Amino acid sequence: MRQVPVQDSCLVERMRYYIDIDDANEALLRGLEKDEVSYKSRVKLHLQEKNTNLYILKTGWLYRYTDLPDNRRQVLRVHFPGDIVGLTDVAMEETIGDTMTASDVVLCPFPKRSMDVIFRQSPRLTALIFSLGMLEEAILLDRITMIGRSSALRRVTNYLLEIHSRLRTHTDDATFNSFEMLLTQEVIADALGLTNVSVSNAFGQLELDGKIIRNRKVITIVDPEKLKKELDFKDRYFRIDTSWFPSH
Amino acid sequence: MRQVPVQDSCLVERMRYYIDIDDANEALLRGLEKDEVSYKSRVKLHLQEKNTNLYILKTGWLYRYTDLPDNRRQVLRVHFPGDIVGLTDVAMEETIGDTMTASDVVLCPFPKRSMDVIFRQSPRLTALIFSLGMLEEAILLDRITMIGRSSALRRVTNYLLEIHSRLRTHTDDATFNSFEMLLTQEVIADALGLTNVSVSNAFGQLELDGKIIRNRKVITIVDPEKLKKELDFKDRYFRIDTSWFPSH
DNA sequence: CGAGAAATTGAGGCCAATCAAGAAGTGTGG
DNA sequence: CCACACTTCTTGATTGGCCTCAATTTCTCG
Repeated sequence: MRQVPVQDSCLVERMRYYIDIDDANEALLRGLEKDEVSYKSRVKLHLQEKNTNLYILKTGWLYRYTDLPDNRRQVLRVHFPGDIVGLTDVAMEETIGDTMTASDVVLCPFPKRSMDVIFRQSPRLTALIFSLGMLEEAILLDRITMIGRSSALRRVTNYLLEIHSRLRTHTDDATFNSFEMLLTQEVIADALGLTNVSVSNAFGQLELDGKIIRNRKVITIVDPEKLKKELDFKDRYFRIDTSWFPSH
Repeated sequence: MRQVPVQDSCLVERMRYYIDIDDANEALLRGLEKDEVSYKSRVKLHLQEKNTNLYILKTGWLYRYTDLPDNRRQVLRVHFPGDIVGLTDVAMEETIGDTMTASDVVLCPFPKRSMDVIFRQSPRLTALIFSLGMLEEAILLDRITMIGRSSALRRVTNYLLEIHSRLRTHTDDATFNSFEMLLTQEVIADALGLTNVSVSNAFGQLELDGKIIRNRKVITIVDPEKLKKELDFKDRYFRIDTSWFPSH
């Protein structure tokens, strides 16, 4: 993964993936991202307690989860670099779950109130942020289908494809098919409504079938396109409909 | 359920539940809702094929779903009167699933492109629509938790509470605790990743335990607040954080 | 190198799926 | 208003996949 110069905006980069951004809008976005906070791997973040901030995830992975009464846990969503963390919470008075880092991360906080600046000054950015929110929703819808109606093996396979697909919007390499898996099998299990045992078995099966190759934390999907066809996996995450966007 | 005069806007009514709306914004919203289309119960809607429209659900219930390869089905979300149908699809070039009516319904279509008019003219409505989208997302997050980590009985109970909670935003009666269930047990099953058999058993159990009373299609939750406490049900759907909203 | 975390492997049990048959409810046409 | 067909719901017996519990191995990182 290539090193991003400090003065580069992760958010701008992510958004340019989808639309053109003029100078005024770029300035607007850069204004959001001026602070930076770093955290170690596998720590709980208490940032959201007052729910007044949003965060842009600059580097690393993190996930949101809720603890359940019976000592279980449900992982709600995983975030990758360039994601806006906490969009859902904008609408709510309380946040929807706790946050934990899956690796060392760098976050850029900005106040919820900044959203209204964007809403007032740039219909175009508004449309994009709105669409990114809807895209996250589409991811959830797919996960519901995954969890509701598939075997453990299918859930895990689908999830790998989801991660593969989402990471691809952060790289220029169209042919990339391996990535470092920063989630433990237990986190994956908690995301898919399984146990670590089932996840381990599924990985073993996938390897046995020659669908993936594992080397330490690095997972290589042997033939992503073929696998997507087999599972009828809809690759929705790399493209949005910008045809209706306001021009500035 | 009280009869709404024809000239009333279902969307305006729904939005006034959350925020004040001035005359200019009301006119903006009413402009969206001028057409009306009616459909019979239990028919598939082919409206979304070109994915150029959004719809406001004026009366009745409908649901979105996807068919799976192995002849199963996953219900993704259910919509009640006042809901905006297809918000998620705004971001996508293709829609995320098919639509079926659960009862006779009346829909008000308006083109996707109208969204940009709102985005340009009213930051305040933009913030609200954005928040309503995020609210729908919160519903999905809760459903993921429901499906991922609960027994059949808990899933069904939680789902009844969700419906109860969501319907409450459409009525003035703070004490209402019964509603006509317009979904078949098979639809509920497909929403929760269960079979109709499990759903039937769960309903039977709930009745036996005195948690609900059934009379034809009408379900009465004996003590909603108590049940919510028991299940640690977070009632998120009746309130949003409007503190950061632009004033017009 | 050593301690703790993560992953693997195996045995046994349970919940919900599946299959199936019958009852109850719903809607339609005569 | 009733008869009939069809859908929906209920109930029971059997099966299977995933969970639970537990022991061991492998990995990670100070």
